Amino acid sequence: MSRTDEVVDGVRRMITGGELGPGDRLPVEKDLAERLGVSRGSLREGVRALTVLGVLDTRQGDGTYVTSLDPARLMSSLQFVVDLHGDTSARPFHAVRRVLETEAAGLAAHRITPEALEQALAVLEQAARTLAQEPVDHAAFIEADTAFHRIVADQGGNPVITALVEAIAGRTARERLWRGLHEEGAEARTQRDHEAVWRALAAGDAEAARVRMAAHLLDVEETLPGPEVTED
Amino acid sequence: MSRTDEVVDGVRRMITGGELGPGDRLPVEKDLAERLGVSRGSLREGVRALTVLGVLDTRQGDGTYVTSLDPARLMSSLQFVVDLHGDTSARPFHAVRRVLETEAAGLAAHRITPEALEQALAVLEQAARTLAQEPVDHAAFIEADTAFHRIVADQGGNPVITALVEAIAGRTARERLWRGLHEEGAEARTQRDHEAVWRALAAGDAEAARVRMAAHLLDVEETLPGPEVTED
DNA sequence: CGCACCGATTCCTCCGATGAATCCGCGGAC
DNA sequence: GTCCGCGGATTCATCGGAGGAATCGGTGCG
Repeated sequence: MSRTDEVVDGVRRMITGGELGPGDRLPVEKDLAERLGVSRGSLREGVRALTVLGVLDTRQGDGTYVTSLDPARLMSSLQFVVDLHGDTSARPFHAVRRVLETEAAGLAAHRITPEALEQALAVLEQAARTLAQEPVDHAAFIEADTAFHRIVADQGGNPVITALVEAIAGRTARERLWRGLHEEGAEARTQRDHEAVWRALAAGDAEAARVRMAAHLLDVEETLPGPEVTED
Repeated sequence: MSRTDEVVDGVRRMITGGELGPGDRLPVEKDLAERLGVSRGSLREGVRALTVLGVLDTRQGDGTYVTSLDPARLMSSLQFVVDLHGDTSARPFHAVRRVLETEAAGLAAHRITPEALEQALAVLEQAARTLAQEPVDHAAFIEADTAFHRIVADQGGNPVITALVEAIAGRTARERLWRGLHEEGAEARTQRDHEAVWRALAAGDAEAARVRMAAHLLDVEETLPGPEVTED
């Protein structure tokens, strides 16, 4: 076990043991290094690793703090590794996205707030205006697409689902998706799919929301490269 | 942007740009540090961060290499942050596990190999023998429970699902789960649920496999603390 | 041909020093 | 009394160098 691993494990124990909680401040580098029996260099490597993982947050001139440990923050590192994958593994990732967003849509049907519903409608109207213009501002449509899905995922009420979807269907993955999607009418169909999801959410129909979201994401999935995942 | 972040971003570019691929060896610390314009200390912090993320692998006396970049390896860091969460957020995590494993069970019904089917049966028989003994070896049953779920998740054929389930329902989470599950007959019911899943898989009935797995994991979920997630 | 040895290579760890950012108390202006 | 600016103290950020540990590959012996 390397010195750095000992640092990571030591901090983990301090957190799980209750000595450190979200927002708490760690001892200064010199003291913590001495306590863990490592040099400052090794300590910094371990702290930096935990920073990348979203567990710690260092501020120059201030100190090192434990983050909120929210799923959203802890999953943010996942986005980095997901973006590292090439187009070849886009399909299994998107399948996960589909399953999670479908569940979120079903959950959202029962608990979406009027504000979120109105906000989602505004996004859809904005997207419709974008499509009505010529030439179509593809970047703006992607932005609206992302915003709509984010609202639905978030209204599912499960922060882990929200964070995972954000990581898997983040900016890079989303751009890669639309880049290979130049078939005629794809954006118009996406718009219709979104509107169908919205109506299901507005009606509080969880089953319809699930089906609409699943169908929409399956449509998208079929445009991805890789072997077809035969369902039934 | 800190020097370390520049290192992480630099290596990321080298990978996404095709200069580095899985298994490739990185330049030695001195050269890479000079190329990226940072000191060896900062370089090491960045490399270490990428190591814990499962992107790089350093071997003393040998060199630093890019890993296979398999989803399984890249998601392994997720297990660390999941284990960091207390019992309070176990429910949203388990809901994700339920959704993913349900999907995996449905997929597995159509593509599970005879060998995996037989192996799963052996696990179930072993678990049955464990339950027949008195006193019951709880650790052994947990082991069999983990093995069964792992086989099903793996046979779903989606490596991302497999890796995510492994991270979310890993060793620590699993132990935490069973620790709070002392109600009478819980293990016997789990065994019956598993057998029902197995029969669905053996029959190639995807819908039955989905329902059985979902019901089983919902049963487990209801024993968790936290607000109930009302479904419909 | 097989095996032990040994030097070269590479990462690992430590140490000390300087720079940069932040915080906090102090004093002055109004 | 309140607000503002300033300077010292604190803390993290970065750098450079040195020695140790592990691995690899060539060499020579049996």
